[in-house]
Amino acid sequence: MAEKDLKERIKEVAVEHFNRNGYHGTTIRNIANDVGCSLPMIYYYYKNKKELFDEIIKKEFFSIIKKQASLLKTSSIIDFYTRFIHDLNALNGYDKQVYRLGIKVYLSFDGDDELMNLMDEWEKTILPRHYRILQPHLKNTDNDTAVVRTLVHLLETLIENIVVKNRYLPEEEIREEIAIVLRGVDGSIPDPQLH
Amino acid sequence: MAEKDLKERIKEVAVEHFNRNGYHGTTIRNIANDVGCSLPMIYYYYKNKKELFDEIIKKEFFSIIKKQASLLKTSSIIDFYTRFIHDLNALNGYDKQVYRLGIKVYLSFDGDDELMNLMDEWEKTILPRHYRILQPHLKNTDNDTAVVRTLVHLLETLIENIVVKNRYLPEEEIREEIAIVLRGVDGSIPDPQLH
DNA sequence: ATAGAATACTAACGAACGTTAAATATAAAG
DNA sequence: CTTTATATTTAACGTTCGTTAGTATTCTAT
Repeated sequence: MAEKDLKERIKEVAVEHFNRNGYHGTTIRNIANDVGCSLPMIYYYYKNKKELFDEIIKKEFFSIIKKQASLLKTSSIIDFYTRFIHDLNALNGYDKQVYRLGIKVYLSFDGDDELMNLMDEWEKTILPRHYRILQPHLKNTDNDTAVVRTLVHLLETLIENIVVKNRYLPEEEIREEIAIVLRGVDGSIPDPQLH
Repeated sequence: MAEKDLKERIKEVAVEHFNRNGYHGTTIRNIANDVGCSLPMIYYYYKNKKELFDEIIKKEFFSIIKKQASLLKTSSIIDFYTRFIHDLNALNGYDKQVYRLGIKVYLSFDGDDELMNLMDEWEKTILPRHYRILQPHLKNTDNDTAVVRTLVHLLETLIENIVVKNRYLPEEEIREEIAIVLRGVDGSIPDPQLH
């Protein structure tokens, strides 16, 4: 056995390669090279290339977004969402790359139909979940659903900036944008820093 | 010469393949097969695989987004942005796929460093351009730049939904979301279709 | 009609791919 | 000190890749 767990190290290097070169651009030989082991060792731990890719998405990616979804709620709803996004900045390199790879599959830029369907099912749960979070604060006007939809859309871009483009987003900028969308929503301090 | 222009047909098929399988997953043989020509014909018109990919991004993609950026302005600023996004729905299949491929490169999911740098430069022009468009309507409050930034972020997600995920976004939904972000901005007819 | 250019194809090259068989080293158990 | 199971390697397999040399066909203009 090597210094650390070889199976884990393979997966870590694989994530980098799948991210940088895509599924087809990634070769088992390159992974083995970067890990520092021989080529067949990868087949010793994983049945084939696809199983290695699938394990990253099915196990690692979904465990990250579930962990993120079960975060503590803070006082104000804007604080909650600001933190929800800002915490992504602090994700370690491996988790961030897994997240990035998941988004790649989510946008059907990689992976296969099976993984895409998994993503579609997960996507259907997004809007209802945030609607449930926001419902106590909504004012029952006729554009409530539009506000939730806009917020989710904004969150998507913010996540992409941090995770995909690997940028650091300052907490203040995140808060500003969320506050703009949630302006007028209860608990967000009505018309926040304007008056 | 074939029925249509063979060089163009190759490019059209190539866009589909690059989109579906990524750069490395796309093979010259598969393209030639789908075009219905022999393999070396692709090398007759394009120096190699990379030049084919580059031409799609450098010529086709940027011509699409420049055409889109030079669209007519309509009366209200919300109408303008609503139309800006909604028109993407009507993009023909080829243009939409080129756009999609461009976003893939923009998110550094495909392409190489050279194309990425091209995208970075283009990205730097986005915020100033929209700030210039919105400036006459902004109220000079201290969160003007945040509003512009939020709008651009929202636009990105909307574009992705239409172009990448290939969904149809109804004009009404687009307008609602843009109006939420631009609420309070001059020329947006304050609290638009709500009262 | 025919020469020359443009367009197209057949066949093959070397390299790299995913994957596996077989052999070897290492560690644990008796 | 064997025996056995686990961990790791060398070497090779068949396939497919990007690319090109060489040759045939079709078009164009004289």
